[in-house]
Amino acid sequence: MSESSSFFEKCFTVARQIPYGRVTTYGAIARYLASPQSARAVGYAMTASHAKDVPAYRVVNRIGLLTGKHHFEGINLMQQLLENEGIEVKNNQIQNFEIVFWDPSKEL
DNA sequence: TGGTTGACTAAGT
DNA sequence: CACTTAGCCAACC
Repeated sequence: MSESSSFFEKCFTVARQIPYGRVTTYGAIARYLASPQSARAVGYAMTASHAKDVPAYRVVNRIGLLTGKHHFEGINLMQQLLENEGIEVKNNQIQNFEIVFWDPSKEL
């Protein structure tokens, strides 16, 4: 098909739709891809997204925790990028997560 | 083909 | 309230 050759590409495409100053979760992306149980696969896809133009730092786990921060160059890079967009992060935890949360299933 | 891994999530203890 | 267990899925070896 023309849209994507793998599950990864679909994850990348959705991640690129995340608006500035917003974040989403692995589960939300998985659900948007009609595979709500594939959250782990989404996270796995994010691992391979570092070489792509994908704002993976806008993707966190369901409680707004920066579980993937260790995959960035600096242990604080992920948080720095989020704060740069006006998102408040405290102890790897996104503050006001419910407010900055962006659900592709509802918004897209 | 089959087993292991992982940036997940929900439920149980 | 923090840790553990179990389920599910896609990529990798």
